[in-house]
Amino acid sequence: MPRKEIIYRDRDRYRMGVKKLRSLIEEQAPKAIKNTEFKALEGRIIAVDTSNNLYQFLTAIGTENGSSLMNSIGETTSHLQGTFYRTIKFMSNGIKPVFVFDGAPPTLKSGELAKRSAKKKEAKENLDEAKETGTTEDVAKFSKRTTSATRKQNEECIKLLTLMGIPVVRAPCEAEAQCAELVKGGKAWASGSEDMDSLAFGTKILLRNLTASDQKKNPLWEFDHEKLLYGTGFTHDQFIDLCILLGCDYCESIRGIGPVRAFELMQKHKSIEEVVKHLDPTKYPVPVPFPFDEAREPIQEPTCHPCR
DNA sequence: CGTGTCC
DNA sequence: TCCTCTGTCTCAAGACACG
DNA sequence: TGAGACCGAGGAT
Repeated sequence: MPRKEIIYRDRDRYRMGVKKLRSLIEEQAPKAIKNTEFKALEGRIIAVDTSNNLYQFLTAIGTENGSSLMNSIGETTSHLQGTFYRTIKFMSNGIKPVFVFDGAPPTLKSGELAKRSAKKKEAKENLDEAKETGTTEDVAKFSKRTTSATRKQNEECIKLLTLMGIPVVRAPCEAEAQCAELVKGGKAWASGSEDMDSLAFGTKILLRNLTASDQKKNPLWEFDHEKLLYGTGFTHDQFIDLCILLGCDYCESIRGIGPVRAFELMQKHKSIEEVVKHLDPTKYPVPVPFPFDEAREPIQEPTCHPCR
């Protein structure tokens, strides 16, 4: 029991803010969100963030028995199947996709990397155990957690898209940042991503659940950056500060400050500097170190190919 | 719409 | 007492055609 | 990996 506590303590401390952001926007700037549909996107150029897509294909397509679809010599083809049909779906709806592939991940803290490899290891152990003693469902479930797209599979998808005449962009770093840059540079109308960080990167429009097959279960949402700022009264830089307070990759957040307090504090004080000045350090001590200023830079000016 | 199939 | 935040668990993750 | 549900601990009122 105590062993488990140690293992789980402080895990997922970073990158928690994104999920809070969705409900925060819904509450504070409801006009920035609207339910839309595929048909409404006809003629639009959309920068599609492909990170996670291959993972979804690999884990969702043909996995009744825990393995993927394969060609005659045993190579996995699920990622190609998924990429192909999704692209067809865009095209037949008159949508012009630009697929943006992830480059190297941004520099993470060593602690973060250690956590990830620990997770991977844990998943592997679970899988091995399931193979020994578990049901086939267990094996399928745990094998999904150990699955990840290989370099080769990424390249295969890029080749497929190129042959289909679909533009592909290789982001030097994070795909969402590159998508936002394409939109800001006028090359695309919207970002298609599941990641709310896209708004912090300044995309004008963010589309979520672009992959939805079932409109009822997974409605397609459109987030409008300008309306978001108008509704909340924030400048873009203030919005970025809010995102940092909610939790980001580059800097720890303040314990006890969640969505509600972070929003109120930013409304009142307009910057993290001022927020910190007005916090009672005995009740809400800031993390040491608390490099929030350094955390702004990779959000305001992320590494990506410039479009302007 | 649920269900099975895609390799 | 109420509100807010944290921690933990759990689950599901595509697209199509056919009936 | 992300999102919803549920819980207990504290500060807020």
